[in-house]
Amino acid sequence: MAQAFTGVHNINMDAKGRLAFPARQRERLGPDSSSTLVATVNVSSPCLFIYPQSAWEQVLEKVQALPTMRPGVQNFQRLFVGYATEMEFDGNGRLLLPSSLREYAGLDKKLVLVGQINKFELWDETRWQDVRQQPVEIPEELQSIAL
Amino acid sequence: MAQAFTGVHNINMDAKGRLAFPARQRERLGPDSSSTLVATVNVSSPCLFIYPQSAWEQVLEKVQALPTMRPGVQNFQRLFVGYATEMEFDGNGRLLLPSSLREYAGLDKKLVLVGQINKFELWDETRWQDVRQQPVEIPEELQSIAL
DNA sequence: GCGGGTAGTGGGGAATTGTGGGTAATTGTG
DNA sequence: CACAATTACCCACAATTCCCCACTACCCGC
Repeated sequence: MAQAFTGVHNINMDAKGRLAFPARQRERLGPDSSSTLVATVNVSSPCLFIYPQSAWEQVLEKVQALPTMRPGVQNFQRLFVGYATEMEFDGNGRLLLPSSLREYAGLDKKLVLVGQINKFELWDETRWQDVRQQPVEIPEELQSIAL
Repeated sequence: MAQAFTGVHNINMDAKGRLAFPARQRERLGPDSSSTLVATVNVSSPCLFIYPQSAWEQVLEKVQALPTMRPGVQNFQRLFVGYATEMEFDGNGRLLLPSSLREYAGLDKKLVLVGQINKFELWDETRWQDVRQQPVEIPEELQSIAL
């Protein structure tokens, strides 16, 4: 893994659906500024995932390996793979989000970009606030590791 | 595999049953713009499959290899193979869908084209919304992998 | 505090893409 | 064989996208 993505950033989307990726995070994607990203939906939360191309390919392999005919799997693949869209930065370091993805995540003007190790999550600010204020229940898996 | 098809696109079908395939997706089908596609029905969902010719041939081989006398198999083959129709783009990059397929999938004016790796799914917009809004239950297999 | 540089924002306009018919060709039917 | 209906092809207009440039805001060093 190249470098883990972390950090929470407030960013704005303009009227054309373009969003300025924070410069610092852009550098982490690779010294070459012209890297390709893949955005798709998080099927279990109203937000988007944004992967660097290479990370996406790894995830896609895992997803393809799932038993397609199992109930639930097909639905998941349909959304997760279906919404996946390649994106590149424009000359000003901005990404153009497809309208279908904007709609899915209810993205308005004010967004929040959250680093998540191998990917980013992108939230509409209001929904992010909702999630942030909900109490975190500690799952069992967490109780067995030291932080 | 040449390139995985992904992305969700809203497209319109005109009064003549022609639908404008998004230019970007058309390019992925092959640099040669005059490629042949095969459309057929998805027997387990009210939508159509659209394959590039080469992918269709691979699928057809597998379908032919099925044990025809097994209950259900014949029914499946009858629909899946029976509805399959070759299509080509007109000069403007549009496809003309046979009315039998339009009818099967309940296609009206507003459609949704969904990339699914080796093929596309084509939905009527209202039915797509239904599917999308159903809660995705995360199958067991998925709970054990990291995305 | 001033200046230089980088980052973020906004918008204009060219090029591409999508849409709607009109007309010719072809097919099917009586 | 003639006619009607459908299909295929073509052209022109409308809409959208993309690319580029210019401006503002902010940060940093001097």
